[in-house]
Amino acid sequence: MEKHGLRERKKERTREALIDAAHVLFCANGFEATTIDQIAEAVEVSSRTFFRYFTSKEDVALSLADEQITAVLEAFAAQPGDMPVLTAMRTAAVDVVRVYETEARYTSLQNLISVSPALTAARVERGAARFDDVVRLISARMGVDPDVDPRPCLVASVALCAVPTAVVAWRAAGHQTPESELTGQAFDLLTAGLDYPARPAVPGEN
Amino acid sequence: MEKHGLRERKKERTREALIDAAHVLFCANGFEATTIDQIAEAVEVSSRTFFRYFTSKEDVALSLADEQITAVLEAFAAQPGDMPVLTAMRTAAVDVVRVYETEARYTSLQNLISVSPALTAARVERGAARFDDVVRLISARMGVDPDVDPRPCLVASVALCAVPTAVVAWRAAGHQTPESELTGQAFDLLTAGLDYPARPAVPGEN
DNA sequence: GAAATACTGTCACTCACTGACAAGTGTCGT
DNA sequence: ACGACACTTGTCAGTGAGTGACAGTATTTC
Repeated sequence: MEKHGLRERKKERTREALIDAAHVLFCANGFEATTIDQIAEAVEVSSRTFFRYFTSKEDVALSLADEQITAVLEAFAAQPGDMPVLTAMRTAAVDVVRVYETEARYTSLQNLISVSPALTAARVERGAARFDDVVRLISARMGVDPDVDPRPCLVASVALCAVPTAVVAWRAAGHQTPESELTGQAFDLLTAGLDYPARPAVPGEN
Repeated sequence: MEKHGLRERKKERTREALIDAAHVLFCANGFEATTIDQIAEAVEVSSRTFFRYFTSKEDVALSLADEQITAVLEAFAAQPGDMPVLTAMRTAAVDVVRVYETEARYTSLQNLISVSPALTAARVERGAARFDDVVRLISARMGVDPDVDPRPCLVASVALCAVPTAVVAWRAAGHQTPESELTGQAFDLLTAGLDYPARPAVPGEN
């Protein structure tokens, strides 16, 4: 993967340093309150250089989340070919999250995302950028043409958008359950269908 | 609802004028290429005043979408009490969209959103802002406590996030079907569960 | 009609982000 | 070892979004 030599190593180092510094500052002062200048200063580069490594403030915050999506997609593609789509996606997502959630960096990033609307939106946007890839993978597994069959699209939107949103909401509601378990639970509920009955007609109980 | 008199009327007029002018400019030049100054100039107010009516450029673009969400939630609450959640949500969403999609303003806004990542993200963000309300409505209908039962949260994330995303994707893929129909289709598929089987083992066909 | 209240414009400012150019540093052939 | 070349970086200048403060003008209320 790497080209060769010193130059590449230096670049990789400043890139990592920027991610680190940004992460520390975000955690200390919050995402919106941190400026690009502060991040650049902490690494002793110009703010112009920051933008040569990352396209935006969101970009540096979400670089980890990007890796994660890539990992999930790889794991999904690696599932046995006869496994139903959502089950395969569930397995892939849960396996990957189980690994990531052991990293402190990852969990604090999740907190950051859940308290910053700007980051939440950016995360969804990045998911959307992968939308076409995901649809391709899913329709390949289902053996259908995504231009005709709308189901791959729906599954993709649920996996990229609804599940993360629900997981964040559960955590915000105070659930201490590990994220991998919440993710699994979300997929399980989706598998079974969502049309839950209304309040039972028998009153007086609770 | 209204207070009284001239001042209120004037405010309402400039607000509408800003929305109109913004919409025209967005359609003509695109969302990102349009500046606040241009919008303000078209209405002959200062750009400072623009920000007294709208908190951001996205805000003015999505004011219609906001109304729509409100309308869907009202319709949802008005569904018969014994109707299952997703069915009720489906009915509410389809009914409301059916009304909105007759307005030219609305359909062109949908186009705007689907071609601008910034607007797409902002739309999701606005949906997320209503998340708690939606969860409350859903758990009330189900007669469960959202702090204990995760299902209302999941249903909310699907309705606010997955369905719109899927609908936009289908339209982008070239489907000319009216949006109300696509919305209905999305809910139908969700009702039945999403764990579609993998490609059938019988090869040589297709 | 005058005082309290609300709306608006101007000004000055911060911050995210970009293009252009010049200077510094790494790489490679000889 | 040395120079041609490619790549990276800092500086500078500029745009556009968004905000706080203050002063002037219009509306309401009494």
